[in-house]
Amino acid sequence: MEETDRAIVAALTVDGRLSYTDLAERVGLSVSAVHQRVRRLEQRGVIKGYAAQVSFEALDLPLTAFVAIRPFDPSQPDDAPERLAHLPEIDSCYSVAGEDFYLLLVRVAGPADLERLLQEIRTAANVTTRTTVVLSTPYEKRSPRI
Amino acid sequence: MEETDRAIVAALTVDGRLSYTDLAERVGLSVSAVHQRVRRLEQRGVIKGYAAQVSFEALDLPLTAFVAIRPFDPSQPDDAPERLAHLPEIDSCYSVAGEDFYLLLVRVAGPADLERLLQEIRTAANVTTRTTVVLSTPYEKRSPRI
DNA sequence: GCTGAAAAGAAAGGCAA
DNA sequence: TTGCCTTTCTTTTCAGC
Repeated sequence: MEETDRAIVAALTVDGRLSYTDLAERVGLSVSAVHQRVRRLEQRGVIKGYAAQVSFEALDLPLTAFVAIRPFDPSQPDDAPERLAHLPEIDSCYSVAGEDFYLLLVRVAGPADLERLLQEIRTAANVTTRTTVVLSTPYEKRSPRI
Repeated sequence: MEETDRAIVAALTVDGRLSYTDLAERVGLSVSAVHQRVRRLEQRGVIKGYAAQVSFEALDLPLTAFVAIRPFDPSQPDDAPERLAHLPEIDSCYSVAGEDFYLLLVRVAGPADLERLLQEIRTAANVTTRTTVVLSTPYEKRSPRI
């Protein structure tokens, strides 16, 4: 990717609501040129979308945890991600190398909700779980070097 | 949090660039009322900001990994997050319960970069690392139930 | 809290150079 | 790619309920 596009993407990962006028100033192009570039970045899928960043504490989801799962019966078809997709507490699902099959990032209101969620995960996907509770988050979702 | 605010936040986590006009329609309020509520949600820190969602593949960072770290010498002061904050490959840093001290989420271009990053992490924070490579990401950063 | 209106600003598109 | 122009939409503020 080219220099100017990188600058545009970098600016938008920090502030996704920057106006094209401000963007144009920062990257030293005209508004129409910047507008055109952003549209192309969106079409190419470099920019997948825009989202508000929320405080999970404010949303009453102060407990974050990682849940490593592996199938109870490894000979069964492995469709855990689909079987778990309906659970809104699951923020992310990663298929991983190593001893576990998947690593889930979950957000809940507290220990009781975590317990209930783990039971739902186990029965919905027929897996065993190993859970790591997050105590604090020094930083999260930082803008990548672009 | 109240019903209407939840609807507003939910809509903005899906599309952070929704206009106040569209938002107002969805939640059944006037544009100014919605505007006022969004401003308050931002001030209260419920909405922390807005960010473009980028494709890490398109940014030439196709390799994601989790790096669990623990201090080489547990009697030393534990300031790993600050010591590692300058590394742009680190997307997130979680302080965790369990055998490890921190769990890092990192994004790199490939195995060679991962190797170099791990060496930097070890020397910068005086820690040992245990790395889990992500093979695929069925889903990530889903909107929470609000 | 809310509404509605007015003014300012931005988006989106076309077009000539 | 720039610069300009036009139309439409959005943001922002403000008086008043």
